[in-house]
Amino acid sequence: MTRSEENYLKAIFHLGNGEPGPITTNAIAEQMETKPSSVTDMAKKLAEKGLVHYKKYQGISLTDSGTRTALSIIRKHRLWEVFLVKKLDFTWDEVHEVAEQLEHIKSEKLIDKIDALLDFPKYDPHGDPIPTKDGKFMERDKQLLSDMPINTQGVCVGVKDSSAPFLKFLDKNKIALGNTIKILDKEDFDQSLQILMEGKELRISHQIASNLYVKKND
Amino acid sequence: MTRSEENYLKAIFHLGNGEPGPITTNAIAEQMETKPSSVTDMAKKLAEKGLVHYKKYQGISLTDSGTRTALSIIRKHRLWEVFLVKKLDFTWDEVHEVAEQLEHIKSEKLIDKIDALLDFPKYDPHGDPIPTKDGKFMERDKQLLSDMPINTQGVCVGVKDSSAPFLKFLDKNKIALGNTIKILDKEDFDQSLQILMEGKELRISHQIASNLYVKKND
DNA sequence: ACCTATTTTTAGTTTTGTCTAAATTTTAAT
DNA sequence: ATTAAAATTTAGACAAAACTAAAAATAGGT
Ligand SMILES: [Mn+2]
Ligand SMILES: [Mn+2]
Ligand SMILES: [Mn+2]
Ligand SMILES: [Mn+2]
Repeated sequence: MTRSEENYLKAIFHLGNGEPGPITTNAIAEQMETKPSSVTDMAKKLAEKGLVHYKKYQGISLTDSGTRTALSIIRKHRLWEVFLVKKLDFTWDEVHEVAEQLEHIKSEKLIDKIDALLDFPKYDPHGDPIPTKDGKFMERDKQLLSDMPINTQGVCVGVKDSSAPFLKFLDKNKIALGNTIKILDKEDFDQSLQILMEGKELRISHQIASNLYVKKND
Repeated sequence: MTRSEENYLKAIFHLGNGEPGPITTNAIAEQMETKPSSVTDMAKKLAEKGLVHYKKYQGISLTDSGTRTALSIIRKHRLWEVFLVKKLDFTWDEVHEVAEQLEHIKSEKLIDKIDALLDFPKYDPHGDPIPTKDGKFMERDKQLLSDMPINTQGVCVGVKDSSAPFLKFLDKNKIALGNTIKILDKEDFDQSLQILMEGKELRISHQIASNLYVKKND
């Protein structure tokens, strides 16, 4: 399995997660920042290896084997992210780039030991679930802050956009995962929110609210 | 800097360490388990980038820039080896293969944090010195066990051959770095040694003695 | 000095992963 | 049903890193 193949599988998984049915060539090309013709080439190679289903003009989807492989890469990516934050004091906006490299290290023992060292974490620094060794993947019960009605209370559990600029913005505004949150008011005009976070009142734009995941209190 | 370029620089450094003057094409090819013609191709590319001195038929040697780069790869390799042993309970015969991959991860911050986490170790699990961030490299005062006269005492500080089979053999015979050692007798016939290690007497073949480094007690 | 064995380089190919430009298929609108 | 636009695939090219086979240079022995 080459690094490039692994990156394609991961991209296809992420694009397919949620959406059923096959993924388009163009979507993969955009995600991978490459050209559609390159995607077609790779689709053939991955199909040859039994990792994707591919019929000309019909889009691409992962086989069971492809899904397993993608999950193992994602598992490694997210475990390394946790490692960087918990053990090496990286901030959550710094880890992704390095994890993109570390996820391709080939050593079953290495990642299992990292997993144990971290005490088998369930979520990465961005709130994304870490697949188990055998590919079990549990998505947390969560919803976008922007989709929640007034007066609901909950806890921040994840980000949809995990780009460095967004994460740094959250840091600057003291918005962190684990924070308690209550929606006080919604502004009809710009859909901005008045919220109570960890006891402090603040106003949040729709742009932000639609990229923050919250778990409702039961 | 590609992975392949980094591996060539490392190989050239190791071959040149000790020997002065340029390294031959064939020596590099053998070290890298590749063909001499491939080495010639790479020599041109590295010379182009100012990393090696190369004149046709005259051999190859590292420039200052090439040496710095090689040392930074070696630093990463050895720090990762220490990490694997100290933090993840790898054995010293397992770490090299994984470190060969980890040494190519590109993140200055990552390796500095690993260095700090390990409390700035000076030597790797095989007794090899870890270059400092600024490329300082101190070889320890040591000599091969096979070169030491009868009755000298010392401490095991390194291995010359760090292949897995040799290391496993040492484990099996309870020979570890840090162990005290005293040479009791040398057999003229096969140059085997009778030694006292950590209080226990044992016999060691020349083959073994010529791959174990010892620091003489002062 | 000459010849030969060895070393090294060159020339031409291969594989992987990418690209551009052109051709083809699908889709969506009239 | 036609046709235009968009998506996708094909064909041909390229760069990196390797290889084989052949040519060239060097080194050693007489
Ligand atoms: Mn990430
Ligand atoms: Mn993440
Ligand atoms: Mn090593
Ligand atoms: Mn080592």
